Amino acid sequence: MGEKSQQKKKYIIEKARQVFIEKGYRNVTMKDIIEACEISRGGLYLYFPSTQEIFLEVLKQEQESGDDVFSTQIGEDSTTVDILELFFAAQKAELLNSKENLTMAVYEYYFAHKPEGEDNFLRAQFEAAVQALAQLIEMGVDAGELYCEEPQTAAEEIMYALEGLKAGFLTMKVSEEEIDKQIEYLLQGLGLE
Amino acid sequence: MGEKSQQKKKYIIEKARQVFIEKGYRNVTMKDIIEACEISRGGLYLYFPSTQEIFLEVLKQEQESGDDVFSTQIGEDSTTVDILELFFAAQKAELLNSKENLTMAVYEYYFAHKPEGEDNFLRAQFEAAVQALAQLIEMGVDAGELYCEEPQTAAEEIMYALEGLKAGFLTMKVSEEEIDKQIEYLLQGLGLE
Amino acid sequence: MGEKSQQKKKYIIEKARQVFIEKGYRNVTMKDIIEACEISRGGLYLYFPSTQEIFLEVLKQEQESGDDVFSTQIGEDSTTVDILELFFAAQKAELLNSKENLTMAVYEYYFAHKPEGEDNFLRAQFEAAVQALAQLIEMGVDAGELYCEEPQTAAEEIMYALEGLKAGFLTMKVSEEEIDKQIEYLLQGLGLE
Amino acid sequence: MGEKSQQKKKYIIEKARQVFIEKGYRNVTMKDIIEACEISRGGLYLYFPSTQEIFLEVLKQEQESGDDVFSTQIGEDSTTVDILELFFAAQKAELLNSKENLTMAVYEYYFAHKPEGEDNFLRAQFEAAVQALAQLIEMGVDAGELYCEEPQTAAEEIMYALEGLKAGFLTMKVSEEEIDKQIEYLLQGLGLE
DNA sequence: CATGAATGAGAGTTCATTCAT
DNA sequence: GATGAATGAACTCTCATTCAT
Repeated sequence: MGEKSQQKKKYIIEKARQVFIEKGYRNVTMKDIIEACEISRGGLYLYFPSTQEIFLEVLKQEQESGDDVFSTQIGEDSTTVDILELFFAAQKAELLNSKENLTMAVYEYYFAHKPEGEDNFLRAQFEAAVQALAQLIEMGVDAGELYCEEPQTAAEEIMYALEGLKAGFLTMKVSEEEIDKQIEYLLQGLGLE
Repeated sequence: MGEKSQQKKKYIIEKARQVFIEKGYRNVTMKDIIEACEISRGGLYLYFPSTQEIFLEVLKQEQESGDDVFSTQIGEDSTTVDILELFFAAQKAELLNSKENLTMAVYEYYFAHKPEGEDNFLRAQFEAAVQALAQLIEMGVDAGELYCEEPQTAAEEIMYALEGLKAGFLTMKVSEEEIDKQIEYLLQGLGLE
Repeated sequence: MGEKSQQKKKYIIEKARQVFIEKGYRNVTMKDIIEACEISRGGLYLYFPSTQEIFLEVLKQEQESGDDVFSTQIGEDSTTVDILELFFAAQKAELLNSKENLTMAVYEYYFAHKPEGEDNFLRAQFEAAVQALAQLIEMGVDAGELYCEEPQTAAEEIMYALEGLKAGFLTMKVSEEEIDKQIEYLLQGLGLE
Repeated sequence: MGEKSQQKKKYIIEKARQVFIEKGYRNVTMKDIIEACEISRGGLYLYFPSTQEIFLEVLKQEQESGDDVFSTQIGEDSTTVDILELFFAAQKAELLNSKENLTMAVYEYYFAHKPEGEDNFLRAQFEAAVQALAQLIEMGVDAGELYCEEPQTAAEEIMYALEGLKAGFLTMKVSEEEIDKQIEYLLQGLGLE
């Protein structure tokens, strides 16, 4: 596959991503993607054999271009707590924005195709977040800014709670206030605020 | 609609329930239910106009026959902590069993039909569990068996974490060990082992 | 078939008539009639095997209870022209009312089941009207009130024009003004006004 | 849609036309047209979404290819009366042929979808005929070949009578003799024969 | 007589997938 | 490579008609 081919593939993935955000996973047909790409029927099949393949590529690309929360916004003299608060703010933003991102589609995908263990997008995302959070907590503990006996497990627990909030937000209209309250509580659990 | 009709309706709901458990929500067609019930096409339409209606009835019936964790198994001299452990055991059981119950179908349902606020099955279930748990915690605090400053919020946080575990179990193969570890940690958070 | 049976049949025919007026012929299902009659499915089949049979009975009853324009409203000292005007007024009224009577259903019926010659409802209606009109014209000519060389053919021609107006009213929104103009013109053709 | 696509569309319309002539409007299913065209189910839907759309296209094409009675057959030295007779002959031919043309289907169409005023096929046809006839009559009057005080209204009346004959022919088996007699009479009304 | 549950044929519609050009 | 017409399987839904009760 040539250079040009690669570019077209990227183009399709980008357009398809929008479609998956709008319509979830199961709802999306090849036709939807064809129309979004303004490409021919056969043309799409030249690159991808099914919506599933496309979706997997979307996820892969998503993972590669993963926006690292901690790369840019952290100033020289930030305390661990500052960063922690940034982290939670980012989580909250993603959560509230979950109707305009791939969250629902990803869930739908893993419902439709039972998770296969290896290269599970959700798991990778989740574990990355857990690691980042655990590290942060440890740093905070070391700096005496917060209290936690088992940073790893605490980080996991927090992330599960956030995952639960996300699911709740999508399926039972959990309000922003509720989310704020819960995040507040999670922070308190770390000995903050 | 006569007595017999009601029975048939119940029969269909029961059979359909199995189908929804096996295939989720979106995947289920009228034909699937027809075959599960061994009735004719028109026969099913006599009772229900769509899979959505059937699913809602399944949920309604589910809610009515809601197995109350606390009614039967609690002995006379149980301590709050005993009951609490029963509660968590029940939650864990449901969680591990979520591939053989309606969990996934319910998620799919609320993805497909955005939650409408009123009579949201998931929310009702969730809130009932939160109330029960909050009450338990209060009792435990009063009895000096455990420690918690904000029982209500704590209960919510625990339920969100469990919801997150459930979602994780379905979508990223969270292991039973992981679940045990998390439940352990949640109990510790209440001052228990 | 007993007395009671006859009554029920009449009841069904009466209710079905309303349905045919509302929905035409082709559009009407057994279910529509069942609902209009508040009768059971099997109950209807006990009396009629198809919508066609019912419709034919409706027409038969229609013919029997044919409201004779000339029976009631004609005073002792009416001139032929008076009666003629009554006749045309009645025709116009029926025409304008053709959305609330069986006209369309009858057309639809004869489109669906090619006219079978004998006991053709439309033909019978039409010929009755022609005879009445021809007679009227003759009387008018004898009385010197109007002029016409071939009363029979003239009557036919007038009735065809009225039939054309009716069809036009139903299919191409011929306006009331247009109808008035045409009736006026037909009267003039007889040497009136 | 390319050139070839247009041709296929025309092909479908042509085949569908035959079907509508044979079976009327309401009776025709997508399957009928599919079979007539010897294409696949999906194939037809590629071009038309419903029988209604197809029928409208049939009508449109009918209108465009409208055989103009007066363009070809009129000799140099024809009198108005000659042309008028041609006109009536054409009307009679169409009338007698109405079982092999779209007449019945068109009626059925406008019964099913109440006439919407704009681009009403029947009305357009009717008015074109009225205009042509009115013009002819005027010319005949000017040439002293026939007598008529209100050519426009007369033309309308004649066309309504012909419409009535057409409806009668379709629904109550009006015979050819009867039609001849009526046309004769209409001509007499213009001072001819 | 009367009921209404049950049946299955058939109409409408959408989609993934193929294939000649 | 690229196109888009064509296919047919699969779904939804409605009705006339039958039949046990």
